Amino acid sequence: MQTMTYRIADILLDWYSREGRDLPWRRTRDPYRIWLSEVILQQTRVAQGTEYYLRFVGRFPDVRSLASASEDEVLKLWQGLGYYSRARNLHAAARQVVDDFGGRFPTTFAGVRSLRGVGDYTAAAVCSAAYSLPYAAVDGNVYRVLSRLFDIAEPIDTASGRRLFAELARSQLDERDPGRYNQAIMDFGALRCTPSPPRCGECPFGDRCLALAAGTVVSRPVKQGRTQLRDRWFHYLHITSGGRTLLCRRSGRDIWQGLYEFPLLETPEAADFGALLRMPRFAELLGDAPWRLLGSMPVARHQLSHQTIHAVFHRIETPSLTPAAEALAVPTGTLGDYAVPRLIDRYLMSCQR
DNA sequence: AACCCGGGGAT
DNA sequence: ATCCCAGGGTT
Repeated sequence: MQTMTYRIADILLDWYSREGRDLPWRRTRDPYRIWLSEVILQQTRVAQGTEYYLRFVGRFPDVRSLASASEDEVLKLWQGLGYYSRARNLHAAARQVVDDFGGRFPTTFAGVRSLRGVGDYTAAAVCSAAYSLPYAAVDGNVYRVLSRLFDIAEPIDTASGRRLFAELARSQLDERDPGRYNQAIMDFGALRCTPSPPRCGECPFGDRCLALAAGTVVSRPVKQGRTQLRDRWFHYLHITSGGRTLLCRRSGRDIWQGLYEFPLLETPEAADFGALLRMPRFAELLGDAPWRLLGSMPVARHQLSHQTIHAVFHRIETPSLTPAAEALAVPTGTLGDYAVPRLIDRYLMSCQR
């Protein structure tokens, strides 16, 4: 008698054949669509990203159509998904494909990896799924699954930890079907080997999971982590004059780059309207015109992963615009054409009622 | 290496 | 409230 021992890959692939998900981007080998799905799903749940994927594929069926769009249109389609640099990089990468690769999506790891917004994970995911190239994709799911199966206490968010897990992931890859293997281990992490509570009772690995044997499942993976929140106080001036509204495009190295918002006065701490009156930007926008404050609406704190935004919207009507304000005025009816942060979108929704 | 970049869902 | 999500770029 001899007991069969299966490779981890075999167990994952067997589980995947029974319980894997049927997702739109798994029904194609088109590298463009696979890349698009991977960028959308960076730090984003499948449930949230799927409708954006379908929306993008519908509007931009190939890389050339995406490359020839305006950045504003891409951002508008991306509105609400967060991490907007992904959208800007997506657009830039599409232009790279047209300019540097003659419109044909790159077919090597180095080529895919050279695209804006494509790191080691995304390049591996695309190359394995589209071209069956033997690269192991290491995402949050893979860190969790491997750290548990091997009961690894090394933190995943250090350079040496990432190297360790990259090497381990490589050693487990099934080179006969790398794309399917990568999807299998990620689905397993997303559906069975979940953060908490993990479903160890119905796990195909049973006592082959070292963390289960050691009782350390819930504390894997280990992260150094250091999350420090920053508080910010935003005062938005919702200024209208006739049928026009003032709108600014965010720039610089800050949140929401490329998105639109009302003129913003930021203060280092909570401030009342009187404090705003003394700010130079206020006079620049409203000058001596007989403006009227129609009301102020504080917003429940808006929580980002690293910042807490305390926002107040000040509704102001003025009969005339200063030169500085004139440059920002857009017809009020076109507000819906601009990509705006969720915070602004919610405020606009509340105004329509 | 440390920090920055969103929004939503689950616990 | 806290954590996490098919991560990547910048400094």
